[in-house]
Amino acid sequence: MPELAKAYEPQQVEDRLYQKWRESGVFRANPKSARPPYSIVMPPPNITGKLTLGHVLNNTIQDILCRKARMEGKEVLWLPGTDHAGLATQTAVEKHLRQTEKKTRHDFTREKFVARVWKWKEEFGGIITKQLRKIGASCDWSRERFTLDKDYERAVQQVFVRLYNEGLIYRGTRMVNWCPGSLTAISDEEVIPTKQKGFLYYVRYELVSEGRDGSPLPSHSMLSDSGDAKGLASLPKDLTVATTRPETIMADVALAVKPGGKWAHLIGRHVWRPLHREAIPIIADEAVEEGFGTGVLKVTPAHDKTDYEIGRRHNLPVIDILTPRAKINDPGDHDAAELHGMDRFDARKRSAEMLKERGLLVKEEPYENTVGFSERANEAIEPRLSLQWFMKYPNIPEALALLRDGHVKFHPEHWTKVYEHWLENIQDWCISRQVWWGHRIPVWYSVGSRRTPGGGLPSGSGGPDYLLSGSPQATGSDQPTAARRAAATAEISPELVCQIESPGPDWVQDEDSLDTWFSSWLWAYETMRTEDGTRRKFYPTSALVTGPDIIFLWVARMLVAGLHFKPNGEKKTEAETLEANLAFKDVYFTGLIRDKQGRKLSKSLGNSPDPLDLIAKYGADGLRFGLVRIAPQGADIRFDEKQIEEGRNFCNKLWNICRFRTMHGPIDSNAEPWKHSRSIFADELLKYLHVLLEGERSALAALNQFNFSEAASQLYDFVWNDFAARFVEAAKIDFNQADSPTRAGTLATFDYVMSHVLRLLHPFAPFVTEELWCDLGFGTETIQTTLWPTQSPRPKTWSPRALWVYALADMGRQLRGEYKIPPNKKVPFQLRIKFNSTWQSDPPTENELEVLKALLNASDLKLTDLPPPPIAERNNPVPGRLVDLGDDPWLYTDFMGWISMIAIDLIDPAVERDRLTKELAKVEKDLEQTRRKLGDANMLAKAPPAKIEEWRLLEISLVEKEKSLRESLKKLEG
RNA sequence: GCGCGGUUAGCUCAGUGGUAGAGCACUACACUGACACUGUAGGGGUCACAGGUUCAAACCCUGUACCGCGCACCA
Repeated sequence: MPELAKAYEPQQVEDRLYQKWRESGVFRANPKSARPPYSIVMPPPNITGKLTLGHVLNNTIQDILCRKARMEGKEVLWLPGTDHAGLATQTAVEKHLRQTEKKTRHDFTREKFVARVWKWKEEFGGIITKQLRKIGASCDWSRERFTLDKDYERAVQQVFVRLYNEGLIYRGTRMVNWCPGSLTAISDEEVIPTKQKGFLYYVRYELVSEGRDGSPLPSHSMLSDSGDAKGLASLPKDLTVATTRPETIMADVALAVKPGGKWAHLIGRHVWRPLHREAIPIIADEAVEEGFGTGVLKVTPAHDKTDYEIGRRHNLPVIDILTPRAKINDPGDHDAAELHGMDRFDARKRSAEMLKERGLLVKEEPYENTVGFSERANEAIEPRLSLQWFMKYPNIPEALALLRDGHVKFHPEHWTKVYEHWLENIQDWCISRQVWWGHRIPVWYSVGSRRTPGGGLPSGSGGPDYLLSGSPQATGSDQPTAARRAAATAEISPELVCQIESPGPDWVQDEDSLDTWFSSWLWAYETMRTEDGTRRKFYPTSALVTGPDIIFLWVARMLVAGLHFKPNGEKKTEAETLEANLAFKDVYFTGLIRDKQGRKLSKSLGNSPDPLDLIAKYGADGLRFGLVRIAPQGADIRFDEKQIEEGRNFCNKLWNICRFRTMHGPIDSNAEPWKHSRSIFADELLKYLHVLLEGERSALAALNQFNFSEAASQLYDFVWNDFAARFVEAAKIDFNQADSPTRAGTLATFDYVMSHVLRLLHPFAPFVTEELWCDLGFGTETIQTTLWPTQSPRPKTWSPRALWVYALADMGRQLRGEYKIPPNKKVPFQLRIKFNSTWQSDPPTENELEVLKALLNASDLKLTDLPPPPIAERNNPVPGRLVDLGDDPWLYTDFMGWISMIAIDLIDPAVERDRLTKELAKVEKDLEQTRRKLGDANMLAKAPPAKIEEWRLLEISLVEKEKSLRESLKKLEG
């Protein structure tokens, strides 16, 4: 047997073992296998990504599931891959090009740029998958996929065509979330609501004096306004509107008030728009809430979603005054012309100033509201009217039923509500992106009818030149307002066909690409090939492990995709079809990892430790185990490096237990402790192993219920306390005595339990367990092909005597502590056997006494005469109870009768008195509390009898303890 | 505004009706033959707050506060 190093050194082990595993092919899934399938698709990290702690946690959990399944005899497919991450990657590559070549993507043609991204991908894109190997991820790398693989791309386009033909995908001009930074639309789910401090501006809109015919006077007559207002004195001269966005005033087309509200009498009249002065009507709309601001809402259909709806309801024009880059676009000769060309935020300040100058700003007050931000560019989103592609979600009722009927389970369960809420309020999905890197939309326009940039279309997808120009939109350049309105509301329906291949030379493909998630939502099955039977074998997948932040973006959509596209086809019955096409059966949501202060880990904060550094420092197993042990189910994790250190320490503990074992002869890999006579300590450990594996609250049950931290904690406690601290210490007696009758049993127990522990820990800490498994000689190849332990019998002869010994040792050590006797000083102990105990009739064995002696570090351990029967026995108010009670409760309540220090000369009487007094005070307090309870007639009448018995017995033992303490004190004084 | 989590020792978290638990950190002691990535012992908590139910509440109910996360058209 090889001599084990003094400490576990992960660096010596990890790469070698990972190499070994890959070469052995254990990670490879065989679709032809007869074993039951188990499959997980890895949430594909972005190719731009670097490994974060979040990835480590996520993939460790997947690895735990996969390794366990492998040991359970299943055919496991863990399918890895990466995501092309459209905009994110495009942004990253552009940044790279800017830094290295001082170029933007517009210095290239689209084709050239995309080629550069591919090149970049070859160079830097695989980093994260290499890093995953460092943590021991047991994926089938031979099946690694990429969301832009040729066949995957084709599948995505097929899906688009299919949905288009089903009428579920359509093109239209809608309000979308526009990112002025990256110049593309994004979906509702990608908008991050962010609290913003700003101002609420109260702006005065003057009422237009009505002419005789009820029509507003022309705007240039403003100077004579007040004169015409005579006779209308009862009416206000103006309406005040509260707004956070004064820069959009020029796009106002109406004011809205609540129907039947306090301003109802003004409905139908007009006001002067205070910037770019024009008369606009006052309308009534239910969307207005009188409680907010002044109860008057300015209606700006081009720049607000609600306003757009109001505008539609009232047939109002749309005036768009922002360029794609969110600069003011309102050229021409008018009173706010100076704002033209300004950035929206500068324009906000300036427009407020202009209003102030004109006496139209009533007040401004600080205000905090929520503004949507884009994830990638970190820019405030502009609601923008734009021609885009949308998808109507199919199978929503069925998707809702999946969770309700238990076909799919979320862990923790409470995420179900979030899922349901989203599905119940779902809106069409904006799937087109004005991004070059990604899946092209399989739609072709005949050359004559393609969307033309200058055509007056308020679209963001007009093509690169248009987007970049930053010049005012054609919609309004030099034209009068009426023309702007007409242009903005126009819909164009160009001649188009939806198919993958080009219909011919006169056709051009749609410029847009698809939302990255439109490819990800097929990940659960499109990654699996059909030709070799992979999909038939491994789809539906068994589990999905991901963060709750993408529950809509990804999880829900994959379920919908499974329902709609039925990748495994129709089966005989509807129920079977459903089962065969679920994307996954269990979803485990990991928590978010935060730093000590509770902040999210992020690059910009610099609070994100590099997992590779942690691996170098603590080993992959230490990192994995440390992280999993503290990751409570579904809750966020506060990361502290200390916890990883604990993981490392634990691995070292395990290592040293094995190292200790190797010092006492060869391992028996098929050890059967049942065949040998065993010490009570061996049986004690076997009992705990049994408990660890069976029952509702066992580690195994926890693991099966996705409660990884609980399972890890239980294993940790078992190894450290039950195995190392107790059993190993006790085993030393046997190991050091070649002729001990229980020696063989102890060795067998050691080997048997160790083989279980290594297997149980292997999913959590694969490297150290594999290394030990092979070094110790449990197996030659890999621990992953061994059997997963599911049970271990409870020893038939088990008795609590081992517990007593351990408890006695604890007590003796306490005495040492209390008397301030150094742990290395050997002192004589005296053990007194309690009257009526098992040990009286069945005295401790040689081995038991030796163990106790060792644990106490006693120079001598003597059994002494029995003390007189305890007081409780004489005045027992519940006759007969004491005997039923068994023995061990006495152990805990009255240890002074059991063990005492014999070397009186070591004891300082002052210390002793102090100790006894303190103890007495505590006992008296407990006694008082117990007696109060027992004196409560209500309690006696209503509490369950068993509980009352418990209190009574507690009282008896406390009385006895009190008496004994008093006697000791008296003796000390006398 | 609505919904979902959370609030227990300095820290990270267990604990779901019967006198508060673990690990870490801290303090003291010990480099004893597996392990100092160790061992032994110790100090440390009105279980966020207020009501209610109950013989009995950290636990069940109601409300409040604070933290986190979703959702929502509050300009």
